[in-house]
Amino acid sequence: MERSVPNVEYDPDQFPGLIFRLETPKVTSLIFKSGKMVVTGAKSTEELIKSVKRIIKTLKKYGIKITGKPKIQIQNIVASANMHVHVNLDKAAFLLENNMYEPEQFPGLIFRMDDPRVVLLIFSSGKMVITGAKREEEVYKAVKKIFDKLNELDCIKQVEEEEELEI
Amino acid sequence: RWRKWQIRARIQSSIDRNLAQAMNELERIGNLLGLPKSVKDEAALIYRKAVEKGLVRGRSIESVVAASIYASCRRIKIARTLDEIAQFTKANRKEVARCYRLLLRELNVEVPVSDPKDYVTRIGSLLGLSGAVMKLAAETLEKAKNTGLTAGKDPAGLAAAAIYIAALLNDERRTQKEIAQVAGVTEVTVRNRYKELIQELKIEIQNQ
DNA sequence: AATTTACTTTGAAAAGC
DNA sequence: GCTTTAAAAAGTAAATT
Repeated sequence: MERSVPNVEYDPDQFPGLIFRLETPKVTSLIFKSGKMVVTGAKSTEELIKSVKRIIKTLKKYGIKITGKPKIQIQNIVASANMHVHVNLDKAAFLLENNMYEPEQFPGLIFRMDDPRVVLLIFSSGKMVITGAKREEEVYKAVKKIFDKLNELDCIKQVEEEEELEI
Repeated sequence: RWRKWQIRARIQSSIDRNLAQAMNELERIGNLLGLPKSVKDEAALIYRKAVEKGLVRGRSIESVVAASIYASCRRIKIARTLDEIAQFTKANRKEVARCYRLLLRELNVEVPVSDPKDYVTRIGSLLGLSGAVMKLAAETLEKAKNTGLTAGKDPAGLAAAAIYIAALLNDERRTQKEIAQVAGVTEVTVRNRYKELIQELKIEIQNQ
């Protein structure tokens, strides 16, 4: 397959998966000999499904035999959000329970939320990264929850609104 | 009965052997860093907890010792960067940082958020600056903290900039290069923090 | 001194060492 | 544990211009 399909990287000594990139939608897939694959970079579920179909179509075009329909599972959603406030990270680090804040190593406060089970990287600018979610609604729930929590712990300065964006 | 005792004895002896080796390492690194006995003792306590919890398995003794020293410095507020500590081990900063995070998560080691003021004492004394300069730098940092200027920034860089300003105002000028070097940051970082501090705190610096 | 590129952190899966 | 992939956040660093 590494010889029949163009734009492919394959070095089994380095990694057992074959790397195949799609230009549109812009995603990257790791394809394994077991028939399983990992697709990263999709901005939405729709884009992901479209990508999987296009990858399969492309592989078929180059003579790779594929039977049956693919089973797609979302394993991790990475999102960024902006609360449009300033966060007192020192205070938050002191008051929140499962957190780690080490500004000499990373500027964000790392907060592990139990429900939904996600990890948030919170920055003083009010922007953040939410990762580890399997469903989109978990992301929204987590953002709402952390915003309310920071608010009640009085770790927030100059409040405005709350919005979001997904990768 | 006999077998159980034997197993326990074996485990105890392996812990003992590990501890003996670790204490040598701790002493070696601690002395190279010029750390007081209190820090080394605290680090030894942390390391002992780690061994007893089996956290050293699959990791080098040296890395965990280094991580214990870092945690101890943080608890006792003796400013040392991870790089300073890691330079005396075969492991890199990333590996020591990983062990440090493990200690925080798995042991009940509480470490306060690092305070830039702790770096003022170290940088100031390394440069032979007066107590007045260090006091002024600490005050500047306190104001910066209250303004929310320090969040997310490297405390060493903040302290370096505060020292630079305080030394200027006290006629004990040191170059940004000198300060950056002992602080373990680049001149660019010192300059960026410096600009931010004088602008946001409206500090007047007369030329020269 | 400004730009560009690159690394730090987080999460999860894949197959194999 | 490690290897590889992607993307965001903000800080720091190093190499160019």
